[in-house]
Amino acid sequence: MRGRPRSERARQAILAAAIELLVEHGLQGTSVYEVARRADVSKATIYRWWPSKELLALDALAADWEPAPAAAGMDGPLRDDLLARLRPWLRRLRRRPYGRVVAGLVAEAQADRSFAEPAALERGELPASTDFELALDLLYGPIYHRLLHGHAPLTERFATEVVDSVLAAVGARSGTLTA
Amino acid sequence: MRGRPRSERARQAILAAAIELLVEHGLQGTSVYEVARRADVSKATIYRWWPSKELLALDALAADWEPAPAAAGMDGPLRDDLLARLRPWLRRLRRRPYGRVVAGLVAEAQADRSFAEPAALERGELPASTDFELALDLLYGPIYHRLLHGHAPLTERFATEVVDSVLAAVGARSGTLTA
Amino acid sequence: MRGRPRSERARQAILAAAIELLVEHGLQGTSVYEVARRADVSKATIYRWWPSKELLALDALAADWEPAPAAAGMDGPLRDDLLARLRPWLRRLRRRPYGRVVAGLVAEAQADRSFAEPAALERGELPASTDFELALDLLYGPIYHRLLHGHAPLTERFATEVVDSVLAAVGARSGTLTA
Amino acid sequence: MRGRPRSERARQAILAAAIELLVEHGLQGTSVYEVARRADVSKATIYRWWPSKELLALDALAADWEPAPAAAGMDGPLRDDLLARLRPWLRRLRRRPYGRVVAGLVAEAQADRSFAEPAALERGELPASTDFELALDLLYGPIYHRLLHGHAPLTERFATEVVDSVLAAVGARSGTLTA
DNA sequence: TCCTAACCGAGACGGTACGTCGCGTCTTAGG
DNA sequence: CCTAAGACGCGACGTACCGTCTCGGTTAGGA
Repeated sequence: MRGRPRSERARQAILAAAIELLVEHGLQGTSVYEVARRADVSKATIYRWWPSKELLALDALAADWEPAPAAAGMDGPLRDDLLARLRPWLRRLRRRPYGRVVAGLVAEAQADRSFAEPAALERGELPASTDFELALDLLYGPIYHRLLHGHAPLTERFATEVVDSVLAAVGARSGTLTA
Repeated sequence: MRGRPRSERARQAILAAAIELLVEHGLQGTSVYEVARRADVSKATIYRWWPSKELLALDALAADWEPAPAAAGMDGPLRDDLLARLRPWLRRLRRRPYGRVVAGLVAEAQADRSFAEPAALERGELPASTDFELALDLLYGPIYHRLLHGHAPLTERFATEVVDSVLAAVGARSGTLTA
Repeated sequence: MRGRPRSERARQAILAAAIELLVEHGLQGTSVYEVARRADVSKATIYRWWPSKELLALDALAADWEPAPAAAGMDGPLRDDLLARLRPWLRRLRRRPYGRVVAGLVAEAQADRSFAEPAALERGELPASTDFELALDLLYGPIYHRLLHGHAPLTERFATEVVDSVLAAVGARSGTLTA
Repeated sequence: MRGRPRSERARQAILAAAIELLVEHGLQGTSVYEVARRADVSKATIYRWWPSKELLALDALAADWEPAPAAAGMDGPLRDDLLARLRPWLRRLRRRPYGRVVAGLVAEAQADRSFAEPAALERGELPASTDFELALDLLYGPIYHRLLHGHAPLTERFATEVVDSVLAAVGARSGTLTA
C-alpha cells in the first residue's frame, strides 16, 4: 500500500465527536463543521471518508454500539434466545438517548434487518404459517415506538413483555407454540 | 374586525402544495420557497400563519387526512372497535406514501397519543393490570415500523393481525382475555 | 417596483469594506467572508449583487474613485488637456496604494480604455499618421509600470514628463507637433 | 555527497508542465496538483525544490526563456543596443501568451530591473540630467502595457517606436539628443 | 557487497476560502 | 389588515487548493 496511511486517530476522533454531538443535538442539529472542530480534524478529512453527514451518523452509531456480546447460544428455547439478544440492545439504548439520532436516520434511510433474521427462521422453531414480516413488526415496532416516542423507559421488563407478546401472538395464530 | 380578511384560497393552496411536495420529497427535501411558488403565494403569507415548516407539514398532513369517519360505535367489543379505528387509518396510509413525511416529523416532534387513549381505558375493558403504555407500543409500534420501514404493505389483514396480537398479549398477561 | 428595496446602506458598506481590505491585502488576500463581516452584511447579500470577488473589487475600485472633476475644457492645447486629466488621476493613486488591487485585477480582466480615446483623436489635434494604440501604450504604460512596480512615486512632475515624452515621441515621428 | 541524486528528468518535466499550464490558465488557474499530474511527479517533489507555486512559476518562466543571445556588443550607439536587447525579448513574448503568467506574477512580486540598468548608465551616454527611473518607465511601461492589455501585437515596429520614443523624450528634455 | 542517506511516488492531513442554498424576518407597494 | 415581491442576516453545505506530513520503495555512493 502506497501513500500516507489513513490516520486511525482521526477516524476515531471523528466518530467519537460525531456520536457525542448526535445524541445531544440530533442529526439535524449537528453540523459537520462542529464535528471537525471537536475532533480537531479538517472538514475535508471527514468528507474524504464519508460522503455525507447522514452516512457519518450511521457509522458513528454503529461504532458506538459496543461489539455484539458473542450472541452465544443458538440452542436454547426461542424465548430465551430473543431475550438474550434484545436485552443488551435495550441496555445500550438506555445508556444514551439515541432516539434523536435514530429518528433522524429513519427519515433518510432504512434500518437494518439483519438482527433477527437468522435467529428464528433458520432454526425452524417458528410455526410454518408464521408471517415473518409480521413477526419483525411485532418485535421491533414496539421498541422503536418507545424509543422514538420516549413516553416510557426501555426497561428489561418491557423487553420481556414484547417478546412474550410476539410469542403469544404467534402462538395464538398457529395454535402450536410452546413458549 | 377591520382590514382585509384572510384569503381562504391561499390557505388551501398552501396546504395542498405542501402535502404534495412533502409526500414526494419528504420534510427535509421540501423548501418553503417551493411551497410558496407552487401555491402562488408569498413566503411571508406562509410564515404569517404557520410558525415553521414543521408545523406547516403537520397541518398539511392533518388537512390531507380525510375527515374522521364519525368514529361511530363505542359499544361493540374492543376488537371490533380497534379495527374500526385502524382500518380507515391504514387505508389512508396506503393511498399516499406518507412514510417520508412522518419520518421527518418524528425526527422533530412527538406523535400524538390522543387516538387510542379514550377508546379503551375509559371503557374499562382492558384488564386492570395492563400496562397501558405497553398496549400503545404493541398497537402503534408495528404500524409505524411497517410504515417507516416500508418492507411490507399496510394491508387490512395486517391490521387484524396487529389487533389480535395486542389482545392475545394482553390476554396472556392477565389470564383473562381470549378475544 | 415591488418587493423590499435593495439596501443602500448595505451596498455602500460592502463597497467601503471591500476597498479598505483590497488596498490593505490585495485581491488575493481579501476574502468575501471578511468583507461581509466588516460591512455587517451577509455573504449571500454580496453574492446577490456581485457575481464574484473580482467584479466586486472592480466595483469597489470604481466607487472609491471620486467622481470625475468635470473634465472641463476641451479647447486648450493637447498638452494642457492631457495633464488636466492625468493629474487628478495620479493624485488619487497617491492617496491610496491601489497598486495591489490593480495588479490583481489586471491578472483577471482588462483595464478600461475609455479615458483618452475621445480626448485627442476626435479633435484631430494628433497628426494623422499617429498610431493611436502606440500613443496609449506610451501614455498609460509608464504610469501603470510605476504604479505596479512601485519603484518611484507618481508625482506631478512624473505626469508632466510622461505627457511631454508622448508628445515628443509623436512630434518626432510626424515632424509636425507644436507641443 | 551520498544518497540518491536529484532526478533531472523530474525537474525538467515539472518546469515543462508548469509553463504549459501557466500560459494556458494563468497563475491562479494553475494548480500544483495538476502540474504534478502532468509531469508524472509527486506534489512533494515539487515542494521539495520550490517553496511555493509562485516561485515555481517564476522559474518555469525563466526556464522557458531561451538562453540570452550573448547580449554581445556594448559599443554601438545606444539606440542599436536597446533594440538589440528588446527585439529578442519581444520575439519570445510573441511566441507564447505569457501575458497571463506575468500578470499573475506582477500581482505577487516585483519584476526584475536588472535588464537595462547596466546598459545605458554605465556607458554615460544618457544626459546627466536624465531621470533614470523615468527612462525605465518609458521603456518598460509601454511593453508591459501592451503585453498585459493585449490590445495590439508586440511587433518589431513597436519595439522601434518605443525605443525612439524614449530617446526622443530624453533628448527633448536634455536638449542634446536627436537620435 | 551491502549499508545507508537522500531521493521519489502516492496520497492523507489541517487549513482556509469558495460560491450555493434554505430558513425565518424584514420592508416596501398595493388591494 | 392582508397580500405579493423580494431583499436581508444567518449559518451550514460540499468542493477545491494550498503546503505539510508520513509511508514504502528506489538509487546511488562509501565502507
